[in-house]
Amino acid sequence: MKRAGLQRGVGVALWRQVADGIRQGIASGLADENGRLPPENQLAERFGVNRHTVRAAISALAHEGVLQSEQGRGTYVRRQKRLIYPIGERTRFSAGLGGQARETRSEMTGHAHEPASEPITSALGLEPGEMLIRIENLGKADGVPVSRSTAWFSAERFPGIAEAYGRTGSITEALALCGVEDYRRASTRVEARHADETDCQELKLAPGAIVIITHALNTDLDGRPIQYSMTRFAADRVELVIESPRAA
Amino acid sequence: MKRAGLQRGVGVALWRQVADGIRQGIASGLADENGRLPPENQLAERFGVNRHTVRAAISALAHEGVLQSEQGRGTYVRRQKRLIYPIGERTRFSAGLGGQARETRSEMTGHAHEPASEPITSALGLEPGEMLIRIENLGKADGVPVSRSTAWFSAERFPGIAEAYGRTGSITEALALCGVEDYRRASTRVEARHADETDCQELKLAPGAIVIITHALNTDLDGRPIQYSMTRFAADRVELVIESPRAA
DNA sequence: TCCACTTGTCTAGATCAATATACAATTTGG
DNA sequence: CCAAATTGTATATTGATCTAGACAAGTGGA
Repeated sequence: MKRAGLQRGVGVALWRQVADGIRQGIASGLADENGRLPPENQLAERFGVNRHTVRAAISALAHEGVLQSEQGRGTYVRRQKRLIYPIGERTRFSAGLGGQARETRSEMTGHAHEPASEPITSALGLEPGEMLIRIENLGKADGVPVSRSTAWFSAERFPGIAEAYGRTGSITEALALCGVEDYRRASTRVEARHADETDCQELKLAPGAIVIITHALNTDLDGRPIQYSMTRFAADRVELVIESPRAA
Repeated sequence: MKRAGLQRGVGVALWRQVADGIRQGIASGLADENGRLPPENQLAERFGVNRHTVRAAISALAHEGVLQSEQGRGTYVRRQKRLIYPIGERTRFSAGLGGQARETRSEMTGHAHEPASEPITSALGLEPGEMLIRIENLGKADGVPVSRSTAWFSAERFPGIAEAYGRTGSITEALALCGVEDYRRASTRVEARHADETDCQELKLAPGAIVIITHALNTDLDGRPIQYSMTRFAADRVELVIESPRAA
């Protein structure tokens, strides 16, 4: 199996394509049982590029913490397992990742009041111009950022939500303080694109990385919209799993 | 708003980052009401690059069919609306896209018998080594390829599935011929990565493009696994919508 | 018609990306 | 210790990418 599919002169450097290829390959048994990668010369031949190009790729992955090279010995995989983020009626950040990481945390990085505009207005069933509270936060697992989410609430219905969230560190608890006993995920839209500058900074991504974006609507148990949120996941650290609940 | 976030020397050419930036910008009102983009000089300043770099980006987008430049007049957006692909208990290709395109088609591009191996074995509840039938197909809307999917069935339970699918052009009908009245989507896993060579060819994507990948398990109404499938969607042509069905 | 604005083309130089070749440094096993 | 295998470093060459500046060519309005 030679010449994995690289493409030249298309704006993506070969070493980056090779890096992506190696990262994918690791998931499908490129490394041996000790986590050792094939030698640079073999990789070069397999990808159909020069050894130095492979070295550039490995160097980038080493910089990301995926690989570690040792002179005379070889190049080894450090770890590599994506978190699984379940999406269903009862999607919640910390609960969802529970067990997969020693510690999950969701920290508020900012909040603001702002008038409602289009995508959110109709989702939450508000009039254009009604005030919203926007909350930005960053989800981490074992200290590594995995998701960046923005949530909008009606300012009229949940005036103290930002403060409550800041104090409790949990949307669920903050909503409980605002009189919402429970809520459910009504719909989720999923898209994917390249990370923008803010994504790269906050999620500590390499440029060119991919983010999976979910747009979600949460309602209370009566079906009234409560929260609209947009979450950007680092695609190389997370995958989403959607469970269709059995008709209960 | 100057200097949108580009990053240099990271393996992704500036012109490609600018192209991605423009594509995103179009979705958030970069073009005016007539679909006209700001002039190249303004774009160059906004992105903090040379006008020639912007021109390379525009040229790439024009080649993709997103933009069209006219000397002396300006650069115009051709259109840009992603199909919405719903995911739920009753996910089916053609039904899901119904109404959004004049014509949707799903054509078989190949099929094979092969022994079961790990991801599929456990999903379908089979023993390693049992024979599977693998079916490859390509989903198109109005002639434009939007998805590429691979489906696996137990060869023992559905010996004639490939032939039935080839004749009917529909998984649902092919399963009906094999005695499965109805089926439901039990779970869906979503990830995203850069398109590989085959993706680029079959889905007619530019290299560096993104594919959203779903891994799905369909079961019959008794909950017995029927089909495991992996589908690659062109992320710039499709977005997924997940509906949590109300407990029925 | 004239002028401002916009896209298209050309040239030249600087930096980055990729190849080719050679050799040094380190580890491992015989 | 020696030899093979492997990663690390150096140098040179070629092509792609990015910048800079100037001007041509088409459009549309005053």
